[in-house]
Amino acid sequence: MEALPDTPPKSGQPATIAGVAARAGVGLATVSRVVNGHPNVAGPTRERVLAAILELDYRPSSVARNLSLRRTFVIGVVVPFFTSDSAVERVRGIVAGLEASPYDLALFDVESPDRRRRAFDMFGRGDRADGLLAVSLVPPDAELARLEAAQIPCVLVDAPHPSLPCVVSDDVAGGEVATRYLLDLGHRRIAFVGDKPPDRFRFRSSRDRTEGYLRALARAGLERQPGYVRQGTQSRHVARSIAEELLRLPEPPTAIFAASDTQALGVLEAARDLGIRVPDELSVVGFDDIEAASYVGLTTVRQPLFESGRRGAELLLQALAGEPFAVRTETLPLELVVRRSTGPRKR
Amino acid sequence: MEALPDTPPKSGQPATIAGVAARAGVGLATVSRVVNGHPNVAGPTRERVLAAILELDYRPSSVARNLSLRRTFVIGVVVPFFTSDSAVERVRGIVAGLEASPYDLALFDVESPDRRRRAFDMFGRGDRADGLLAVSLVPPDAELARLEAAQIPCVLVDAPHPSLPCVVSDDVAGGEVATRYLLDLGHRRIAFVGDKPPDRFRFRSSRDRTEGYLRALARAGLERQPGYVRQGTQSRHVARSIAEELLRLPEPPTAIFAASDTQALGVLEAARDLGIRVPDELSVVGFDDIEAASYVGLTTVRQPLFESGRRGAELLLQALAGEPFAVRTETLPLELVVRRSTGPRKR
DNA sequence: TTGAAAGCGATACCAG
DNA sequence: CTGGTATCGCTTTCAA
Repeated sequence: MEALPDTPPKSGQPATIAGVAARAGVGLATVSRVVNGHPNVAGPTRERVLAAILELDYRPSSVARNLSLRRTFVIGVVVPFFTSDSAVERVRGIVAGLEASPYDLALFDVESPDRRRRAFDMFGRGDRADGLLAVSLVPPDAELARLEAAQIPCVLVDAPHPSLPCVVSDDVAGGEVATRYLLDLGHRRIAFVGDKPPDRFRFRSSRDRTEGYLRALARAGLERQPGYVRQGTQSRHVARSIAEELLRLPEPPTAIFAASDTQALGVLEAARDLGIRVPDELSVVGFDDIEAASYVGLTTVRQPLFESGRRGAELLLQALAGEPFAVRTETLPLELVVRRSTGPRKR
Repeated sequence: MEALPDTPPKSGQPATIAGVAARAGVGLATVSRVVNGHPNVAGPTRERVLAAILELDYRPSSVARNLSLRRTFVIGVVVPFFTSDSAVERVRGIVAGLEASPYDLALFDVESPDRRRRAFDMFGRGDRADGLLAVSLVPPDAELARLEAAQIPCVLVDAPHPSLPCVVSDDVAGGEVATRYLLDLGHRRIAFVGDKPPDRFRFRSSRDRTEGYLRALARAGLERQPGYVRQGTQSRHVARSIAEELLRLPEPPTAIFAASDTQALGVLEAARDLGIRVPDELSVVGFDDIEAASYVGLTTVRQPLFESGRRGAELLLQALAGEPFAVRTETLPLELVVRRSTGPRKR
């Protein structure tokens, strides 16, 4: 194979299809055919065009191409990216899922409702991306209507929606499993540390986990103890101070279930600060199974974060390939991973 | 302010500038002027156009706009994204730096030389992005030449280059500081756990930190001990097994300096597995100060990861704004953060 | 202040 | 097989 020149032959503006055509002494259309691998081009002609392309270091303008084709070959990913480690892991999965495809990825970080609006606004035109992947947030119907009008397929990861394909895990069940495990260990005073209530479009998962927690308690015939359900942000530090309050209660919990591993780390930290031994005096369960969890020996509910992203990408790719768009919710399995942060109630 | 309709009025294709013009009974150019806020449009005319825009739920096609303007308003970020936590943190900084700008961000993940080539290839055309930010890797000259020809400004974060603006930290100095600290604590048998040698384009930092380590030893008049400098991948697990070997040596080190916090965590884990107490029997120093470091009490060399990204974005934005492109290397400060993983040599 | 028309750089249909 | 040419949707002279 011929090596590309180390440096573009001419400076100045990049070569266009017209330049190549002129150079090769053929028409525009022929160059286009060669570039796109169409069959109907005579051998020698093709050779000449190829040579011209090489000499001019020509590469097609993707913008022009997009305008003409009405496709962009990019997939937009809208995600509250910097809020949590789990989002990063999901994006990793998405990248992996897109790896072998011709699609590139445009990341759009969404931290506020305003940013979210902007995101769907820009993708809603249909000329920014061919498809959309929304992570951990559900687009408002007004924005969905626009996507639909623009014929942009959209799949949700870690968020539910009745009329879109979704990849989720059963957070309610996860919360219940974690809590029941604690109950089985003999714990009765079990507290919960989660996120603030969702602001209409995201972080529904924490709420669902709370529900699972409450359900498990109810099934065990336990009353919900006032003051045992606390809410803060995703940050470790906030979770830590919440946990400190909890542990200083006249009747402190003997176990704490946190809605995420990040928050569980904050709980562990609080325990350490207060000289409370884990798991002897306090059991802690997290959620997600992020990297740090295995390191510190945190018992947690593992969620296939990476896989959720990969699968979401896969579904979108199928839709883009024209396969029937199955509007259904796929629920990925959860798994309780028992490590060193939990043990039987001792007092 | 008039509320946007909840749902686009007509289904079918999105409105174009021609549609708006027709609807408002004006020429294309006038609509364009209104959209772009040009001054020379009569009040009533503007009103009519605005009304038409609202009714049709018109929004300009960015592709067409790009083609015409020859700008994309996107900034490409090329980064070995999923290799390390530190890369994520840098990207966070970049996003923050771009927040207030009109630029969007296209992320391109690069894990292999091949992917890297593809990345620079696609951005090299100049129609994908207006500017480029490369993190932790230095683009080969052939690719740089193309960027230059296409007039795409490029700034490097965490990578050095003589002819590009760069934001780096002094890894050699950092390695030296860490090692000297260990020496000052009385340690003499100090091992190093780092990355494999860089593959010509990235991960230079680990090598530089090694150099700092060796320099500190040399300045202290210590011989480099064979078998004390080990290399693996960025992963915690690999670092752990390397550390285990080290600690099983007939003459094991009393301190280990790891080229990253992730690797340092692996070292701590190895110590724990072998029942070696930290810091009493083994001191450990990392590099980066990632989130988990403070959690586990790891002594480390803090690097302003977030800030490096933010600053890189700032420099690029300046270049894009036409300000003189200062080709110089900015070195961000490092800081030794002492926590619980280090202590005086006891034996 | 406004409109007509010429690009921007491809694709693809339609003749030849 | 191959070459014109219309088209994609917008910006921007250039005249009116």
